[in-house]
Amino acid sequence: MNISDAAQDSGLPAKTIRYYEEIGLVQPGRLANGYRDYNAQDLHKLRFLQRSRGLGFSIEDCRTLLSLYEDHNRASGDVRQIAKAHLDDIDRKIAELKSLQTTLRQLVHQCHGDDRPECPIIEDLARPVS
Amino acid sequence: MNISDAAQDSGLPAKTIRYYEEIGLVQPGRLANGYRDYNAQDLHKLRFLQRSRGLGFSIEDCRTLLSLYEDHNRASGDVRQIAKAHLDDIDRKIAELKSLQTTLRQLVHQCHGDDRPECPIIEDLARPVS
DNA sequence: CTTGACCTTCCCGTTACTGGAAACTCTATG
DNA sequence: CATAGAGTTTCCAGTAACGGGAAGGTCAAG
Repeated sequence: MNISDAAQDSGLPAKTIRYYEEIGLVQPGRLANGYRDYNAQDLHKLRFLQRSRGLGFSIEDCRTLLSLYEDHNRASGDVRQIAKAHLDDIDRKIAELKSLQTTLRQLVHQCHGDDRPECPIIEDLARPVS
Repeated sequence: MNISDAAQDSGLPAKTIRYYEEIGLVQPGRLANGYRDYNAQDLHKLRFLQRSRGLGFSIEDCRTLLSLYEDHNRASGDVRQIAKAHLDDIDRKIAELKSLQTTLRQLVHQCHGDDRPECPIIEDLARPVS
């Protein structure tokens, strides 16, 4: 199966699939003409990567998850640990963003947003460092 | 005032301050020896940038905000529009992260996380593309 | 045989810095 | 006055995860 079909099947752009090969995630065979040739296992991996990346795992996490996926003697604890760390990371990011959201909402709310120069937003940004 | 004092005053690393100069955000004068020399206006701008970046505005947004900050004939509507767009962006990011959070929480919850290979997380990642 | 749709590699650009090297300047101390 | 250490300068490379685009080879249809 060539790269555009693999892209179709996995939901990943061909560019991304080539990149994954470059960094050693999925290395398909080659046909005589030099074209990449994806077999069933390659396609499984690509789908796995599409899903893992879609859940926000880093490429390095994906690399580890992929090796655990292929290791039938894996310990589920290893998988869980990675997922838990990622979840904690997401929790932290949400908390940060919510904090920004609260501040920005207030500022946007306070600003008239008209033709006049008076602006609570600018005033906040320009406030002395606390 | 030299760069390390400006860093101290603004809360920005000296490296970052040099970078801001390189991209044309804050361009201080120079002393005879070539050292950067920050005046009061430069310091105001650096503090403004530290605060804007802290609220998650992009560098390009910061550039625009900085010019509005210095434009005493600005329309507060212009400022508000930038802040509102950024807020909308944050809202979207929070929604995305919350969705991931929900999925990951379930998966982490379902996984025993022991020495056995059975793992709902891996199974989910390996599921056929819907 | 040509055209158009593939495929290949290669290199640059993205965001907002951070780390580090080599070299210069300043200040304090002996 | 010499020197050591701290601070400064510029420049270059690397980060994460691709995306865009160029130059050129390949394949199938008409």
